[in-house]
Amino acid sequence: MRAWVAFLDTSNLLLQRINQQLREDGGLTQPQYELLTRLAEAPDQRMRMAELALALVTSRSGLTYQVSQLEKAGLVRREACASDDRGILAVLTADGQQALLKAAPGHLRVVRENLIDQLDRDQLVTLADTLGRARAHLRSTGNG
Amino acid sequence: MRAWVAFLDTSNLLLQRINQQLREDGGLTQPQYELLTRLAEAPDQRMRMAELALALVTSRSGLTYQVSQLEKAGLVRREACASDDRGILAVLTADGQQALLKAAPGHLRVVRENLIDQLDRDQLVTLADTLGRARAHLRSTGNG
DNA sequence: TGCATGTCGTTCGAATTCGAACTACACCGG
DNA sequence: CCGGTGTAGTTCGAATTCGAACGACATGCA
Repeated sequence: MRAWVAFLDTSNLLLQRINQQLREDGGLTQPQYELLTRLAEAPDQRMRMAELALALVTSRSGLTYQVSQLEKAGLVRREACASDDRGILAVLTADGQQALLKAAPGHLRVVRENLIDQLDRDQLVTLADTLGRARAHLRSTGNG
Repeated sequence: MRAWVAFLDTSNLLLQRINQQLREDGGLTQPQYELLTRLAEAPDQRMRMAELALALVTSRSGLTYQVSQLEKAGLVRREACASDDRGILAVLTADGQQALLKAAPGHLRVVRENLIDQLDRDQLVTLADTLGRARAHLRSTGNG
C-alpha cells in the first residue's frame, strides 16, 4: 500500500510540474501535449477518435472537446474515414508538429530532472518493466 | 521515456478503475476517499487545510470545495484553530469513519488486483522505494 | 505601538472532465 | 432488401478543477 500512495503522489506531483512548465513555455496543456505526441507517433500522423481516446485513457466526449480546441488552434485537423463513414480521423498539422517541437525540450527536461535523474539505470528499467506489466493487465481486463 | 509513459498510463487506468469501483460502492469519489484517509491517519483525526492541500497535491481552492462537499454530507467537520485565528481544522466525524470503513474493502481490492498482485514481492518493494525517492525529490524542490 | 510583508482560507469566473442521451452508420441473420 | 443490435462521434448538463483576487490575521522590525 505504501507503493500505491507513493505512486499516486509522484504522479500528481509530476503532472503538476509538467503543467506548470508547459504553461510557462507556450499554450499547451499536458493532455494536449500527450494527444499531439500520440498523433506524431502514429502512422501517417493520424488516428481514429476511439483509438485515440483509448490510448489517452480519457472519455470519448473529453476527446471530442480537446480535439475541437486543438482544431481551433490549427494544430489538428479532422478528416473523414474512408473505410467507415462513421469514423473521424484526427490528423496532426504542420503547425501541430511545430508546437510539439517547441514544447518538447522543456517537457523532457522536467521529466528527466524529476524522475529519470533520481534513479539509476537498473531502477529505471525495472520501473518500466513493472509498470508495463501492470498496464498490460489493466488494459487486458478493460471494463470486463 | 518508456517508463514515464507507462507510469502515466498505469496511473490513469488505475484511477479510472478506482473511481468506477467507488461509485458503484457508495457515494465517495477518489479524491474524497483520499482526503478521508489522510484525516483518519492524522493525530486526533484532524488536519490544517493548508497541510491537507499539500498532502493531497491539490490547490487550496480545490480543497475548500471538497471539504465543503464532505461537510454537507456530514463526513467532515470544520473547527477553528486555537493557535492561529486564520487556521481551520478539518476533522473526521463518526459518519466519516463509517463511510471510510464501508468503502475501504472495495478500494483495497481494486488496488490489490490491479497492481499488487501483478508484481512479485521484490518488484513491489523496489517500486515503493523508487517512487518514494522520486516523491521526496519532488517535494523537496517544491515550487523553488 | 504601527507598518510592511507573508500566510490562511474563501470566493469568483473560466476551463476541463465525465456520463447519459442522441444521431448516423455498420453488420448480421432472416 | 430489412429490421435488430452494436459502434462512432457529438451534444448536453452537472460536477470538479484551477489560478487570481480578496479579506482577515500573523510576524518581524523600527
